[in-house]
Amino acid sequence: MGTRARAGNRLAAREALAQRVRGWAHLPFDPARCPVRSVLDQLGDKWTTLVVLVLTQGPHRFSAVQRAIPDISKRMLTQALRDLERDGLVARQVFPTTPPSVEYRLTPLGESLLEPLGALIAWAEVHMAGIVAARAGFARQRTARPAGA
Amino acid sequence: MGTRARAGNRLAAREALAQRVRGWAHLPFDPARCPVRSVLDQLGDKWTTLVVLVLTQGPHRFSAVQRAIPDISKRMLTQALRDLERDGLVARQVFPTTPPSVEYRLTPLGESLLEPLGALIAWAEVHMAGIVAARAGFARQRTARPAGA
DNA sequence: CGAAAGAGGTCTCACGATGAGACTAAGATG
DNA sequence: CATCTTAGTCTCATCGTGAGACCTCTTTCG
Repeated sequence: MGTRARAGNRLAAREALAQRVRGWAHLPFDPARCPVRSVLDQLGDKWTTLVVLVLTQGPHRFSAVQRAIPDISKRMLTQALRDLERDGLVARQVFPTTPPSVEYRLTPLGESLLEPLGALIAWAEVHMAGIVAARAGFARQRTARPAGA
Repeated sequence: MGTRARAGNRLAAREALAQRVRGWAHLPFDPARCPVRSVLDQLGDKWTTLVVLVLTQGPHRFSAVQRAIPDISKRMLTQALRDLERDGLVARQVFPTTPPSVEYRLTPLGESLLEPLGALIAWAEVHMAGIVAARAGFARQRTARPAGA
């Protein structure tokens, strides 16, 4: 695929999104029923996505996930896993050993999320430098301004 | 592109993500410095993404954005716009009229986000039905269980 | 025998973020 | 002179979040 074709794809993707958004205008505005909000709220849960990323590495037990994300509390981890289970993205399997052990793994639905999620993460890594630069510039503006004008 | 090739791409995308995650293992675990968290926290802000979606429709004034997202408060809208501006995704232009008017538009960086964001939204719309079904099943399980066992 | 550990949670409490809504400036309009 | 406009900011009550104690059951160690 040449540069020209790729640029075309990018434009097409943008226009497709814009049209999609335009299509929503007809719908009654009901935040609770909006799939996009549903999904983004979930991913924005600060932890859910991290958990999904850990599970890309294969099934994990509760404590293994916690080790992989040191700064999550048990409470939040439980909740993130429950939410993912509720939405059918993660499967929970209990082994009746003592002490009991529980294994979490991505379902096919959960795995299907990896594709768009990967795109987003790739974007984040590529553009991180630009964002950091923008932040620095913004901070400079803000600190320089108050005295002036 | 045939079905087979597309399936291959999907697998490749998943494996690529898994490898990317594996690569992070070497890094010192520093949540504050993680681009992925940075970006996802931002998008998960509940409002930021919605604002970006509104701006796909072209430049908007403050109040126009608010009309497009009725259930956002001024405070939160201001914050979302400021964050986006800070990160260089949105440009803010003030017209010194009275009363003043301010226009917000996506920057090229902001537009570059539309591609992966579009992928995520497409995923959300496609799989929403599955998620709703999973939720219903989960609720049934939970309500049925307490009496039993 | 008693103590501690280890898994997977739940519960409580304090704190920070969030939303509602009043308030501001500065001019145009009735 | 009162009122309307836009784009915010400010305060306060509420809500969600995170930290960490506590729980159950059994095995293992001293």
